[in-house]
Amino acid sequence: MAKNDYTEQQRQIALFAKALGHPARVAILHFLAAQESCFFGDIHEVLPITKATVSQHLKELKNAGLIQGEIEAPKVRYCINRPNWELARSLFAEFFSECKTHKECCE
Amino acid sequence: MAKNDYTEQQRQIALFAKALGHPARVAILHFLAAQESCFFGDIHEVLPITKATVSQHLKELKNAGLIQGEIEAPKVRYCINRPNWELARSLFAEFFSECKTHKECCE
DNA sequence: CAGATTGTTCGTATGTTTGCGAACAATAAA
DNA sequence: TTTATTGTTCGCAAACATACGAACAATCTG
Repeated sequence: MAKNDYTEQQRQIALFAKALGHPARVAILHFLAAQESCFFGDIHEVLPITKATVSQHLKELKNAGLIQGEIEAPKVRYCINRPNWELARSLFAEFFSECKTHKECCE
Repeated sequence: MAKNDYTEQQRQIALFAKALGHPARVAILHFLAAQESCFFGDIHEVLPITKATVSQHLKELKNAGLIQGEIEAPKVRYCINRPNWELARSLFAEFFSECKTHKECCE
């Protein structure tokens, strides 16, 4: 057991991944990425959960930096946070890119 | 609030993402992907947690289908599950590929 | 101002995750 | 057979996640 901690990159990947770790949040991001932007109500409409829970999931995605929202009274407009979306994409792409594991290993 | 459930793809992404949602598991996968294969002890050595916890994380990664292990007495050899690794890579790549959100949105 | 609309926050209940030490199992070596 | 090595499993505690209804806040409309 080493004393080494995790790298910043590993932490960041884990953070993004955690945000993606629930189907509702995957669905929200998928829905948002398909549009220029949309309101809370539109998101709520396509999900099988109550508005309180939707709001909570949106909060988590916001905390993870993957989305952002702004009040457009009396509604709230949400959209993808592009810079972090790009960051996440590249981190995951890089993470999955290299795999030296033998094809014959562990059969 | 719709009655629609989540799609299989959304569930699968969430499953993989959940497995990646902890820095220790990210570190394990990163370590494994960099080698042809390795033993439990080698993994344990680079992590700041006890063997019991390492074993638990490996179990989760195995359940998610991202790794596999085989006994090579008295050790246990672990390695990446290539087919699912590829699946995860393509799912994440596809997921992050499209984002129609305006750059000017929500500023 | 009163009421409707739109989301967020609060309180609560239930279940899951993370982590540890201790006990256990299986094999290898003396 | 005894002892050492290597991991897994068990039992527990603390923390976190998920979901809901109810209460709340902020804005618009009549």
